[in-house]
Amino acid sequence: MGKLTTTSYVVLGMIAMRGPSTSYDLKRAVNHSVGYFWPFPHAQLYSEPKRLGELGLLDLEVESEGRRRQTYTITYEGRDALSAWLAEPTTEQLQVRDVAELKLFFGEFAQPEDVLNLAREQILQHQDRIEVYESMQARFSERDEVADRMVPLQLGLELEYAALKFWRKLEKERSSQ
Amino acid sequence: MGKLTTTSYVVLGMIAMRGPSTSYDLKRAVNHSVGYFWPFPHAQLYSEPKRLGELGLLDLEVESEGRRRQTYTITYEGRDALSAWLAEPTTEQLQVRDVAELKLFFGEFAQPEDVLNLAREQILQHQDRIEVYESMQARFSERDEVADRMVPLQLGLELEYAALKFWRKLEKERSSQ
DNA sequence: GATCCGATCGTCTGATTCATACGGTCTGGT
DNA sequence: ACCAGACCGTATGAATCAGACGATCGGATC
Repeated sequence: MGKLTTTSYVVLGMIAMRGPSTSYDLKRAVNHSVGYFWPFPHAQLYSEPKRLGELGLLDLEVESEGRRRQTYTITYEGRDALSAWLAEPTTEQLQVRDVAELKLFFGEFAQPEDVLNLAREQILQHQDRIEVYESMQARFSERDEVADRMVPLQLGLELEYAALKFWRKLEKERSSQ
Repeated sequence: MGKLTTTSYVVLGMIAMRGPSTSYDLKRAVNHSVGYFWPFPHAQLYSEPKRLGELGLLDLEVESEGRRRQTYTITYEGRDALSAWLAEPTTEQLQVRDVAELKLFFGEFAQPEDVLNLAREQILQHQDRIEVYESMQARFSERDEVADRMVPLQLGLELEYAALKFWRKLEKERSSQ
C-alpha cells in the first residue's frame, strides 16, 4: 500500500537532483538519462508523484493559472527515504531484454539471410544508440560537475559497444560464407 | 485477440527446438537459457501454450494418468509462424534494467561508502553470473552442434564482462580515495 | 484581435504482465 | 502406513503497460 517501488525512487531522485519540478519536467529529464536503464511509461510520472505527496515525501504547490499543473519539491522525509534506499543492499540483477538475441537463439529455424539481415539491423541500431549516448555524455560533461550522473551512461555505452562488436563479428562470419 | 507476443514465440521456438514438451519441461529449459535475455514469469508457460493450441500452432496430447499434464508439439502452422517472425525486421531496442546503475546515478545523495559497497556487491554478482554463463556455454558446446543457440549466451557474457570491468574500475577509484 | 495549427501537456482506459501464494501430487525413507 | 520434501500446476490481486484521447498553449497569419 505505502510501499515504494524502484520507480518511486526514480521520481524522488530526479526531483532531488533537479529541484522543484513538474511531471512534464520529469518526463523530459527522464527521457534522455535514467530512462535508458530504467524504462517505464510516462503516465507514471503523473500518478507516482501524487502518491509520494500523500506519503509526505514530496511537497506540492499548485499553480492554478491556466493549465492545471503541480510543482513538486522533495521533503526531508523524501531525502531520507532516498538515501536509505541508496544504502540498502541491491539484490536485483541486471536485466536484459532483447528480441534480437532471441531471434538469434532460434536462428536454426530462420533462413540464413534473415539472420544476416538481423545482424545488419542490429549494427545500425547500436550505432545510433552509441551516438545518442555520446551526445548525452557531451551534454553532461559540459554543464555538470557531478560525475556519478555520467557514470551509468558510461556503462550503458559499454554495453552498446559490446553488442555492436558482437553483431559486427557475426555479420562478418555470416556474410563471408 | 489472436495476437502473438514475443513470449509466444519463445514458447513456439522452445518446442520447435526441444520437440514435444510439457510446460514444466519448458520452465526448466527456459530457466537456464532464454530466460537470461527474455525474462517472464513461469505461469505464462502454462497459459500461453494453451492459447497457442487454440490458435492451431501447437498440438496437444493429454496424458491422463496421474497428474494432469499436457504434452505440446509444434504444428506446421506453428513453424510457419515462427519463421515468419524470424524474418520480420526487429524494431525493439535492447532494453536494460538495472537498479544498481540507478543508484549510482543518484550517488550524490548517498554516503560515499554506500557507493563503494554497491560496487563491491555488483562485482560479486557479475562474477557469479559470468560463472553461470560459462558453465552454460560448456554444457551447450558439449552436447550441441547448433552454434546459434550458444551465440546469444556469448553476448550475455560480454555484457556481463563489460559491467564487471566497469564496477571494478569504479571500486578501485573510490577505494583509493 | 480572431482564427488556425502544430507543439505541448495531462488523463484515462483496458489489456497484459507480474510476483507469489497456494494446493495438489509424487517419491522415497522409515 | 505414514511422513517429509521435492515436484508440478493454478489462481489471484496488484502493478505495469501502451497509447489514444482531450485539453491547452504559443505564435503565425491575416
